[in-house]
Amino acid sequence: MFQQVDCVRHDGFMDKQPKYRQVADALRREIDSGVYESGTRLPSESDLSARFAASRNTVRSGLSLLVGEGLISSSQGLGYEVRRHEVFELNASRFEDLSFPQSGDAYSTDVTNAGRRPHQTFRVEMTTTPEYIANRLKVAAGSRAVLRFCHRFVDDVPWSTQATHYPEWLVEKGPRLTEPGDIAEGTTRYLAGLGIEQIGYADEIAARMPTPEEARLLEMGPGVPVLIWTRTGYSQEAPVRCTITTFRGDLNRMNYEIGDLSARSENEAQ
Amino acid sequence: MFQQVDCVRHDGFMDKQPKYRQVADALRREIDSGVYESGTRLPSESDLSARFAASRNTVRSGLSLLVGEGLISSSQGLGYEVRRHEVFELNASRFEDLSFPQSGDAYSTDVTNAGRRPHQTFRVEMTTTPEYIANRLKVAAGSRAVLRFCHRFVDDVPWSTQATHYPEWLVEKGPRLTEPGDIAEGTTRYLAGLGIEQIGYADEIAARMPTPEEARLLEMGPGVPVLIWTRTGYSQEAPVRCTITTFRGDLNRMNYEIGDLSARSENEAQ
DNA sequence: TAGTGGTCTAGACCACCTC
DNA sequence: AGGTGGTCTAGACCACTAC
Repeated sequence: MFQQVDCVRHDGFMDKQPKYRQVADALRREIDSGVYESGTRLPSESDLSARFAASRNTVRSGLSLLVGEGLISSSQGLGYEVRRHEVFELNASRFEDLSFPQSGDAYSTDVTNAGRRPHQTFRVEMTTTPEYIANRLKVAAGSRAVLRFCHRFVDDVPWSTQATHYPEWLVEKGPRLTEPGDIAEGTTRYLAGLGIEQIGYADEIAARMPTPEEARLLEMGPGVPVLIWTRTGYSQEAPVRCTITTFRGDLNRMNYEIGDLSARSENEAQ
Repeated sequence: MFQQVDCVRHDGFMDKQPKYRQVADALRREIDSGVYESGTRLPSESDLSARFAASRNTVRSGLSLLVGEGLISSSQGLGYEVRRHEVFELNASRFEDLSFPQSGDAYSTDVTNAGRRPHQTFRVEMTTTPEYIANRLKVAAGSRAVLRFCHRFVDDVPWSTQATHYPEWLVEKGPRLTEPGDIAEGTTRYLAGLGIEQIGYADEIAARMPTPEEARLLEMGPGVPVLIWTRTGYSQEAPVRCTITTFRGDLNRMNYEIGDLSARSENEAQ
């Protein structure tokens, strides 16, 4: 049953929490302790309103806190549901390994190996380079570039978007970069066949809340951040591409392996 | 001036946006286009209420959307302010380079080099290993471990928390791991001196909304995610430590360098 | 003291889902 | 039809900041 629990500050004074926080704290505790399990429904707003002796609006404030924490989600007509957490791991340090042959691209391979069904849509554009990209490709901001855009799904759930920019000078050497639609052997492999091999990557990883556009493309509700992964690929002479991948933060984790990990595989841990 | 702008869906139908979304969209557009710059104040709720012909509560709903996106923040008695964005970059692929001598630890060095003032508090505990850590250290869940916890600040702004677990068998070889307070030469260097050298790392990076406890420690307002960086360090024989670092997502970016990046430094880009 | 955001209420109506 | 959440209002009082 609900208890009116105030917080004791470290200086010993009682700190009265507002009612909507008490509601959120109580429900969060119950979710954490398994009273409401993943995927199950919470009581309705009016039930909670009665239980906490608060107006419906106050209960809604509390619930919206939990939504903002990514703990629960709501749908009209259905109610509030405890979010499930299922993550897909992506090994970024061997993502573009060309040493073993693969039919499709690295993404499809990874997803299929995990027993999931990949799906993607492609778009190719000629654009002018925004400053963020231009700095990384070492070209003038506003110069022309090819943008290959990819929207990826796993089991029909939107998973990530990927935008790769190639500088104009590279497109002259590899004209197929402007082809709409997928390049069967993968663009990295195609470029390698032309003598342009990527021998180094600079990766940058950041997290933030999605823009409305990102939330729309990835069908993300509130309380879920995005992981932004920027990879700049270098040949011996110059940067040759810059890829910005936007992941749903609740569904993805990135892994890097550095150095000698021979001690890892001896005894397979979960 | 405010215009009533509804959205045109791709199927051609008009989609009436609720009023609080119109408020959020209008303000977001104005922030993006520079009408309100970083660090400046927005008009008050009652001003906006008049401008949009909406009740104060409706305006608040719109503003709370923008707060949830991390675009603005509010403080009682002051008003709403457009968030500043200033990121600290952390190079994770050379974070623990032991090849050049350093007086303090890698963190202090990095921060000082950036012209900022580092500060940290330490705590050492004997704990039982939670499952997540135990899997990575290849020890039984619930077995004993040393936890070295570190709370880090930059210019007195809470920056990150770091919790490193060492398995019990390692502590017997390196008893100073249980010393409260910092180990001057760094724990990695101390262990290397005992013949336990970390020759490989497995890194995992995830993003999510902070728990209330994390939000408290890092003084994060709503709309800011955390970056969770889990690094497991391996010696030739076995995993020797597991470090979980929790960063404020709005202040940090992680970088990895992979392979040959000699083409990068030729012409320094910003 | 005046102005700001923070909390809370009671009630209205709408949109969506299930039966 | 009945229950769920989504939107919106009008007004009250409180807590904090500035002057």
